[in-house]
Amino acid sequence: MALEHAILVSLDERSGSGYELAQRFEKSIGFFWAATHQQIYRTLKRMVELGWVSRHEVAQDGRPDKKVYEVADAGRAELARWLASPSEPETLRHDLSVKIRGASLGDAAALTGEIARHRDLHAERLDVYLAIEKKDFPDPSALSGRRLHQYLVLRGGVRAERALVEWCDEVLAAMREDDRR
Amino acid sequence: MALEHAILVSLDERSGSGYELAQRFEKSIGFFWAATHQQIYRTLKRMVELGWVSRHEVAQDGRPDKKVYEVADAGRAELARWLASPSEPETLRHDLSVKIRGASLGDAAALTGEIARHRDLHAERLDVYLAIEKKDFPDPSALSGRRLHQYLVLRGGVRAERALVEWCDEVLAAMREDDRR
DNA sequence: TGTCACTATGCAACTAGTTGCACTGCACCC
DNA sequence: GGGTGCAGTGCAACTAGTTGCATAGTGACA
Repeated sequence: MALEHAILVSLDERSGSGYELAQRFEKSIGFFWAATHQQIYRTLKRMVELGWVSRHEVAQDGRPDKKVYEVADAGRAELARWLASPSEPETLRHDLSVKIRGASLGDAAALTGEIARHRDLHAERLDVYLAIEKKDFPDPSALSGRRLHQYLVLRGGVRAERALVEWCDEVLAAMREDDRR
Repeated sequence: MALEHAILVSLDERSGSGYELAQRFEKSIGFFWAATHQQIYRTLKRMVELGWVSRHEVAQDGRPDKKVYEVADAGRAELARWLASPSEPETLRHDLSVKIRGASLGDAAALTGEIARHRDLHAERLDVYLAIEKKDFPDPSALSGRRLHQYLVLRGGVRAERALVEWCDEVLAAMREDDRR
């Protein structure tokens, strides 16, 4: 239900086309809300029908024309309504944990390899986040408003990825130790 | 796709009825894989058709009869296959982060209240996990095999919830500070 | 002139999860 | 005998997300 709202937040930061939104969902806002371009186009269509966003065609030269979306008053109202409403924490579904819990029923070596792969993947993401933090937010104490909020969300990513890396390391160490015995 | 596999792991630990499984998905295995009883019954039906589990009726006295499910050979094979196959990290969708990023577009006080609520919720979960850790795994270094794997998954929960609590605290502090200015 | 790569938009079919409801069995208590 | 509450099983409709495909415009380069 929140894809609409994520799009509203992103469009409010800066109006853009479906294509541009899809790109943002590959990074920045995509770090905490996943969406494919198919989903985005479909949702934008619905949002126009609801009157949450307005659309106008923009001719470009050197590249195909595009349709730019902008948040409408009804969209801003909906966003305010949603922001004030309570939301439940995401229901968790963590593949890797299921696999670890079932580890004794399969190939242990393959699984530790898989855990190591996840570890590296999370470490990579962590590096990306830390690089953004360093580059875009060198002086956090000076931040306020919108910029502060962006920074705080990024901090959530940093903390989450760091926790995951550390957990993978703990799991790997314990499973290898168990293996040796 | 992994609900089948989570059920296989759980049934392998101990055979049980749909109802019993649904209860396990309220705790233990449910801490990292969410599922409702409707989903579980539907999936069990499919798994019987696939030959992954077998089912037999068990008469009870003092309570209604039940249908107990047990992992079949084909189920064990499927589990081994799945354990050896790579899996992508879950796509993230974090409501609260979207809300924080859009904070300037709504009622700031309501949002900080919401963040505080989430903070408490995560703190509560953390306490639950820590209590289980203390009670069921008093001596982690002595663990091995299945028990070790259960412990390691629990550790993931502890780390995740702790990271969330700390992040909420960071967000609350920063937003309140920003408010005062 | 062809093809590659990127910009740009979209439909359709499928899969997985959510929500609301419905029903039976049985113990316990008033 | 009637209500409450837990045990136990399930269907149906809906919503959200995934996957595979289709198509067009434009610049760069061989």
